[in-house]
Amino acid sequence: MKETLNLNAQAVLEAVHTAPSHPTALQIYETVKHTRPHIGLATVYRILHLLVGQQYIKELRYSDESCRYDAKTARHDHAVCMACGGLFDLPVAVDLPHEALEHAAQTVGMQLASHEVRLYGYCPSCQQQNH
Amino acid sequence: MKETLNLNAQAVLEAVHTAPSHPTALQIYETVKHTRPHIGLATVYRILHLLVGQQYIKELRYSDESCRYDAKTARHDHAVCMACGGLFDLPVAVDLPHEALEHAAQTVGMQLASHEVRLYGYCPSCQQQNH
DNA sequence: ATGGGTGCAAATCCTTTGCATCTGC
DNA sequence: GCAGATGCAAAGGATTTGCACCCAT
Repeated sequence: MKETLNLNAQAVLEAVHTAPSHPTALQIYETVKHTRPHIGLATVYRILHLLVGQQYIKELRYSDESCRYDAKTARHDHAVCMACGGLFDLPVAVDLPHEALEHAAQTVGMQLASHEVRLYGYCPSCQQQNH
Repeated sequence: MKETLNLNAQAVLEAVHTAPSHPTALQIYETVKHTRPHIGLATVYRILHLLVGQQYIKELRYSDESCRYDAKTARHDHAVCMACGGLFDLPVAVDLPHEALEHAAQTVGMQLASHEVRLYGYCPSCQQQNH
């Protein structure tokens, strides 16, 4: 299914994997330029779409900022800070009975493929600031 | 807490409420122009932010399209069609034990305020097309 | 020589902002 | 007359596209 990636694509994929959290296209571009100085931002975008299409990575969208990318393709949940907008991976899945999901999906006739839980609240550093 | 809304703001709020699903700013603008022909798109955006800030409505972001608005401010869950990108409100909340949420929130030190479940799958009409 | 991949710049889309004007008080 | 709201047009930021070029086949 997955085809071989050329050098640019490998560099982009590695940048997503090594990024501290969920990088934007621009951050990825800056990182990739270290190893591939000639690469253009448009190419980074083209490769990101390719990688998403082939399920190497996932695309994330939240708050009003730009699109972010996630190297963790396995199903997992997120927490969003309502103060700083930060997005955090939850290390453990929220325990959710499968029947409850199926039941909810059936109410709108949806054929269920996956799901995600998003927690909203205040992250540790934002809690301190407003103590 | 909530202040009185002027005529433009009332028209925008009503447009969000009467829209079939989750309208974009542009769709709201088109609707509002029927009753307030002089209104500008910038004003619609300004009012939408105001209404979000005062919790009259909620802002939604998903897929790669533009921002959408939701008249339903009470907590509820959504289903996203992976084929057509459609977003559907779930009429019933996904049954999720509160302890599970709190536990998940604690793993990242987050002070929990709210949450949302997102189901991903295929909506009825998209199921038919790919039968 | 051919085709896919690429860099660059221009274009596009959504959203925000600057500013002069208008409105109600 | 003032403060806040507004319309318009221009600016801004993220992403996409057009196109000529380059490289490996």
